[in-house]
Amino acid sequence: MAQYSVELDGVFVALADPTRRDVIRRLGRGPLSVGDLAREFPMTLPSFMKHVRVLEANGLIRTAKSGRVRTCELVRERLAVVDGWLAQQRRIWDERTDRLERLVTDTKEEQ
Amino acid sequence: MAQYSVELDGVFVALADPTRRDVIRRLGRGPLSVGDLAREFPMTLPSFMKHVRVLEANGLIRTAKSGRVRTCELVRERLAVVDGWLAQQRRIWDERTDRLERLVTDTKEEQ
DNA sequence: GCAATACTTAGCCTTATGGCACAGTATTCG
DNA sequence: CGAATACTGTGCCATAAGGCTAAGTATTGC
Repeated sequence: MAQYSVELDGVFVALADPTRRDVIRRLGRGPLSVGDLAREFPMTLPSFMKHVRVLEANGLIRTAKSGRVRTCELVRERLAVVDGWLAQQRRIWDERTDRLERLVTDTKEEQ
Repeated sequence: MAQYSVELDGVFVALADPTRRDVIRRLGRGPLSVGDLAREFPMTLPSFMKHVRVLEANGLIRTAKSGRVRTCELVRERLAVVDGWLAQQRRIWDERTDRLERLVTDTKEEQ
């Protein structure tokens, strides 16, 4: 059954929203406060905060509050989860290709 | 504003569901009929078909009906969309690292 | 200290998602 | 041809997602 992974699922769900992907992109250039980030999106602060929380809950960003300002920072390593999934998928493909090649070889030998 | 991409969005949304990721995994080993695929998941056929349609609508699989059987096949290249996004993200990080290094160098020279 | 700033909390609303049952259609098998 | 098979279509339902307003709290600047 579905080799379910909460980690994998959380990360993909977080990345499935364009606002959240964009936050990740912006944070790629360096940390920013919630306010500075929010200013660039066409939605209210409370709505935006939900996205921030989703990103943090799934380990894609880290935030810290200093005074009244909360600063967001990217957790780069976290995207490795996606890399890992892609790599696994490609391993499966390669195995299949190997099997197919063996089949072709064996079939040729039989002729 | 949010450099929105329907392609990117569709692919990530499709990958955000564990059932659909699992379908991709299974199809990695080779094409399968809807029935054969569905049998492995704890849900009814109509429910399962929705996932198949989402995957097809977003270009991750291709399906074809022959007789009464619909066969599903993976579109491997489609995952390149994810690779592309990851690569872009890393380009941004690298640029930042470069800027930081320049900053450090310049600061040292000033001393 | 009082106003402005920067979030936070709470509650509401609409739409999308993922699942279901049930009925229908098209093929295939005996 | 009639039954079994393999989807397909419809409509319903519950929950989750993403947005809003309004009000609250904690800091900071004048």
